[in-house]
Amino acid sequence: MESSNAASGGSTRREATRQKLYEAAVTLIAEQGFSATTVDEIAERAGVAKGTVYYNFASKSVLFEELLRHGVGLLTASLREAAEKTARDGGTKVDALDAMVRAGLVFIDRYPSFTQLYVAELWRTNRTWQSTLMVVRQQAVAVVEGVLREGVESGEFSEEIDVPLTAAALVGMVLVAALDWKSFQPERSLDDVHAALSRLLQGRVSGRR
Amino acid sequence: MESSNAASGGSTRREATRQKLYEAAVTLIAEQGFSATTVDEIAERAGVAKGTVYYNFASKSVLFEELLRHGVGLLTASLREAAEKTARDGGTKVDALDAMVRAGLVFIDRYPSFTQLYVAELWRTNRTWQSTLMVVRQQAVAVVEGVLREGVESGEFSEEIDVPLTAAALVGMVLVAALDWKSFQPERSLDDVHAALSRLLQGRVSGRR
DNA sequence: ACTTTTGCACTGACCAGTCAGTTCAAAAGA
DNA sequence: TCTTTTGAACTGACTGGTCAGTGCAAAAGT
Repeated sequence: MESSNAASGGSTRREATRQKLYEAAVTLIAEQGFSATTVDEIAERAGVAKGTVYYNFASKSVLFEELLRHGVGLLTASLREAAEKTARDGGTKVDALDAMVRAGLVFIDRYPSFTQLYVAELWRTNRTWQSTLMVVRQQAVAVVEGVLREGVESGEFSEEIDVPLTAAALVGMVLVAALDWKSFQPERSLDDVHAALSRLLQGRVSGRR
Repeated sequence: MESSNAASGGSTRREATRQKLYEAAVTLIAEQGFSATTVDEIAERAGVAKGTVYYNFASKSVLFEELLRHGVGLLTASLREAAEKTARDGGTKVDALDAMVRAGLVFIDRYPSFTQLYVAELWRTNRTWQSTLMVVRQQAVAVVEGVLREGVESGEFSEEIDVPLTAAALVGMVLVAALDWKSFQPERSLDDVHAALSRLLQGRVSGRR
């Protein structure tokens, strides 16, 4: 095949179809789960024929795996950029963490379905796409771990913090707060949610005022 | 007839069968998801015939819903007890939160599959058991919110904290950290994990030493 | 004592429907 | 011309749910 699909974008007809299929699949799978979502549904939602799905993807699972890679790629890039920008601007590591919290919220705000689907699948075992999921998870968490480690090295963070566990806890904090926000209080603003999480992140919960 | 159905617990044959079905279903659904898990599998794992499943539960969904209620009931009781004990012992609200974090970890340590399954389903929409899930979620989160609110009233916590959102974030912190622990570093001790989360909870991340 | 009845709990073969994946000739793009 | 999409028919495996029947222990009958 090797279609003339150049570097970045993806402007071929095929790429557009794949994008439509991603979008259809992501919402359906987020709502119903992978197994409960049929290929017929995905095709219908995307406005293409079933045969097209199989022309573009080897199987339902492969479509899903590529969707995962695609989505987490976006998130990771966004987190990395937030951290780097803070560094360039001479911010502290706490500032970097805070910027990443915001980047995470922005991502979830834009792609709530993807987030939902990702969380639902992440801790499952014995699934064919398990390895894909692991790789992709590590990419995202590594960005947070990196900032924490740098903070420890520079003395900004205590040497006693447990980097991987703290990173997981921070990710969880943002993830669950954001999903709750989207699910149960969708009218609230991103800034509002961000402010609440910042407070928690900086330990400004205890103590009056 | 009036079967000699004893008083409290569940010593009848039926209750024992239901328990076996819960246990079989919880691990299978945690691993594979609801739709990907067949009733035949559940029956086989529980060591009963398929018909028995339908003798005890109206449908696969009903089995799942009752399982959810059962599990979250255990969690809620445990959280409440942790908070109350701290209060009796004259601890602060931060102590109560910390005790609840531990209670959460103990629960997840004991029932990792249930936790997994719960997280995977919580933010889905358009599912038949959605309402059950909401009720059950509220029960658990309410305990955390209660402690936060009391802390605000007593002046221990800032009046500016966003109670529902902070509660969600705290739950997320524990949930994700614990699932990561169980999935990727199962050899670590509960105390170890608890210590790391305590540090984060009390804002002792920043600052050396 | 011992026979019969009752009905709960359970069984497992069976059925009707569903779904992933295939095939392919023809149409639409580019 | 060469690539991509269409759309409908088809297959074969699998699944939720059903149901007539079994086993058995306690209750009733004698």
